[in-house]
Amino acid sequence: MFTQLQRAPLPLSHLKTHPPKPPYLLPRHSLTTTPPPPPQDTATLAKLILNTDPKTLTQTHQDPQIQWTQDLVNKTLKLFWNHEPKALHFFKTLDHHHHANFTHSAASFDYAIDIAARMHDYKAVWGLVARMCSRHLGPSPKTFAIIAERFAAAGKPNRAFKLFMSMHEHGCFQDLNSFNTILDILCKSKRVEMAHNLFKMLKGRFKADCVSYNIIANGFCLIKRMPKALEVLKEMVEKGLNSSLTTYNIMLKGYFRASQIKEAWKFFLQMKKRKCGIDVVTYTTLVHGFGCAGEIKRARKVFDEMIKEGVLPSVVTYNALIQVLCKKDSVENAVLVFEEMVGKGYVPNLTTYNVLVRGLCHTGEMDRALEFMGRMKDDECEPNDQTYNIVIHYFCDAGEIETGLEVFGKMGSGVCLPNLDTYNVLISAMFVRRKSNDLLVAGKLLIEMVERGFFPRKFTLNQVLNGLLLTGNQGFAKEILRLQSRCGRLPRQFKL
DNA sequence: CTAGGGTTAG
Repeated sequence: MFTQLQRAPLPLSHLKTHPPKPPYLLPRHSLTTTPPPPPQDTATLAKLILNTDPKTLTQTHQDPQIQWTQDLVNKTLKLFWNHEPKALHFFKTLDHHHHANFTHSAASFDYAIDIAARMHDYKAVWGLVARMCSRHLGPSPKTFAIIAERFAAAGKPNRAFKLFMSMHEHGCFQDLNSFNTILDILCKSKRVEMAHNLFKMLKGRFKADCVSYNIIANGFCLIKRMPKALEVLKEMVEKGLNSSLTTYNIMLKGYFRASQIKEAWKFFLQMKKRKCGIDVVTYTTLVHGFGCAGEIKRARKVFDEMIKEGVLPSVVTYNALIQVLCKKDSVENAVLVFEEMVGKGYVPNLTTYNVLVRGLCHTGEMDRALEFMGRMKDDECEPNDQTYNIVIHYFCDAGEIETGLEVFGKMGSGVCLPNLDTYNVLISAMFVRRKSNDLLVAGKLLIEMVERGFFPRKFTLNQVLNGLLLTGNQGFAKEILRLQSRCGRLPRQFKL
């Protein structure tokens, strides 16, 4: 079952180097003869669109100051990831009123389709697919993967499957790749039995390869059914297909997930014995697996061993170690490892910072959390909504509501916008001090979130309402009541 | 986006 595998030595891609991009990777406008437009400030743009009435958004699009490029449109769509109605409206108006020199890219269409599918607005999804088709931009297999994934996530795996079976009607033929993709989508949404049945039914037609088998085995690992995973792999070998290092790494991770630590270690020793070319993924799995099981010493031992064996840790390996140190050891040690990785020339990424910031917040070291948050820009990774939510959450928990609000204020002006969680965390924090002014703030936040297309839970709404009535803010409460009638009607009232 | 390693707040 074990085969000899050779891995190329790790390139130095983890080191702090920013090589110049080849010309074909630069944004389109830099290749044209016209001078490049002034750099667009996405944050300013976001504010503009957020605060613009949908009816006058057209004027924003036609503003000669803004040079729309496909890159800028994608960035803006990304920024509005949590503001689905705004994002779609932005996409559509720009599409209707486009200048002769601008059309959406296939990637933007895929993005818009993803957003519409996330809202369960399937009418919009198919409208976009049709428009994409008429522009000869797709739909591509990727487009179908996106829609299928949203179906699966919405608890409609059958529709995901049917979509796959009808792809050819949209000019996109099924092949082994798309077959593997649909299997993976079903497995990742924990519909492993269904994926397995589909696999058994169609493996002959699509000539299932070792990737297909790996996907199904991984699916059984995800639901902690290791015997089933082994069974699938046994069949693969019987079919004459070779298992690869990926196969073994899948199984190794599966044992840890199923809390079978002893079996995981035994399996790893087997891998070593059979010389199947243990790599950085194998070691990262071990570090994370042992760490999560509370075996910090063994996690560190593995980490030291990999370096001795000539396998360089990656940023992901460091992230795994830092995370488990935060959870099961001490934040102090996690910070030491962080400084060590930086000293070696690694560039921490968003996950590194989020893990560490969370760890620091958790032990109440808010100042240091903020300090690390400030360091993020130096490594070209801006804090994202998760980073902000963590910090805001812990400030509020610690009773430092003002600081929480202050951090929230920074969020709106940056390249990351508050999401539903942000509002929920802040609004619930407005009730702990029993100050009447806090309730006014809660009311304001509630109105703002609804204006931005988020839907407060009934509980939140009633909580704010009652609070305002009890503190004698009848007028404000009335305003909220008007909102309530709008919210009650239907979840996405900004339908386009 | 054809498969394996890191984030989601107790």
